[in-house]
Amino acid sequence: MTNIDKIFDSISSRTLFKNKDVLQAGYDPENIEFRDKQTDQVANVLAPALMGQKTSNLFIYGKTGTGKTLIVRHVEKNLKKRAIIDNDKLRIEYINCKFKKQADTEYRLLATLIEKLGGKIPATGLPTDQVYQRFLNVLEGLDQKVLIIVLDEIDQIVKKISGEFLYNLTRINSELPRKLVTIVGISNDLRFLDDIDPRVKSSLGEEEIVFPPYDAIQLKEILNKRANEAFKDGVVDVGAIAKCAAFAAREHGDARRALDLLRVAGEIAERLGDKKITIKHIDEANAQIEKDKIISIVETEPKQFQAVLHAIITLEETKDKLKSQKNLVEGGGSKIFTGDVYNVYDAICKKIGMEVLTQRRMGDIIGEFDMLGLINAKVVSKGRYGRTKEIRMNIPSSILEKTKETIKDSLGI
DNA sequence: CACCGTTCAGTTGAACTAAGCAACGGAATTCGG
DNA sequence: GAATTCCGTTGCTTAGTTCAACTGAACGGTGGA
Repeated sequence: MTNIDKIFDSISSRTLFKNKDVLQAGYDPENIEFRDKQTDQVANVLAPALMGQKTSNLFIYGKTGTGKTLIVRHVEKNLKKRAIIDNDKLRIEYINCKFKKQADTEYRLLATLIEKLGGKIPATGLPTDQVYQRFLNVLEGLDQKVLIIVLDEIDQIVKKISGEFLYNLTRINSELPRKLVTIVGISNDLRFLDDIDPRVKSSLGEEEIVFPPYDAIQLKEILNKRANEAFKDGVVDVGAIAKCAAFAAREHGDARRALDLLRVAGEIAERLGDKKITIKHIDEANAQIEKDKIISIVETEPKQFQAVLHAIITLEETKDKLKSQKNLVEGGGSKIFTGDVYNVYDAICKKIGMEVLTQRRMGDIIGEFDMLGLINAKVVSKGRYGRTKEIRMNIPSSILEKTKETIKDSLGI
């Protein structure tokens, strides 16, 4: 018997999972714990759609992993089920604004919307108001009378482009008397509606639902339940679940993270050939997830962005070196400023024969990294020595090396 | 010492440019009769 | 002569550039105690 056969043979006996899907991101459980009230609220608001009636626009707040998306999709699924029985009057489309190419301008948002509704739209070349017009046409041609548009992570686009387009969106109803369009906005940012046009605010936020974070006890219960379904009996250590919950509770009660943690821990334990999932695996999973997240962000970023990040990392490293060499007592150490980053970035670009962007543009890129949470950039005034952005690395040092490698590979240094 | 104008090094907003694309309309080509 | 293809023009988006106004506290000079 070959080695490979052995591996294949042992796979079934070795696996710890009973049903891994339960821990996967898209999984929709039968009943959702601790969210009955919110589920009812969402369902209540959207229910008139089944009768072909106008529903209020809905706005949902809550930190990541508090079940917003899950609940909306859950209600959506049930609505759809009913809608088919009741003669198909209803259509729901879900768009996650986080994905760059899907919706980072008004044009693209409308374009993806049109495509989802079965229309065709070129990637560029049309004026936005014409795209809007087409969107209305597609809408007009739709069989269903009621359309619910779910915009997940809506704060992301509004931050990028003004909230103007939301206003247009909320006005669709007056332009298409024969259709009923409802916007459901989902936002992680609790203060999001504060700095938005009051007109939009009032029409978009006709109904508001807040999702509070889960506390550690709730998380534990959720985890227990899912773990029972996902793993074979007695595989998960009691301490492991507690640890998982504790980790996630620290991250403002992020249940999705807790479930990810559990799943990855299971995968790690499986790979190591361990029979049980213990605290040790959870720790490892935590590091792994963090790493994967950052690496995948870095990988998908354009080359110019990578070069800038590389410059920042390089500076961070030399800064550390200086600090340990001199063995200075004062805390904080030397800071990284925009000008320094630009110099290093410039050198990198020239070295690999890449176009050098202007400092203006690089400033924006730094701003985007800040948004992504990879770095922390703060505008500080250094008095007579001008003002600049003070940049701090937000990537854990354990992952820094790997991140750098990734960028180097991608840039071909 | 307190006060105040100066100054620096970017920040930030707006206008602008180049590259890529779509739509439109007229010119050129094709084609069947 | 009609249909089809081709081509140039216009006008759009997007990413990035250029220009210029703006910023805010430390510096350093001044005057007053």
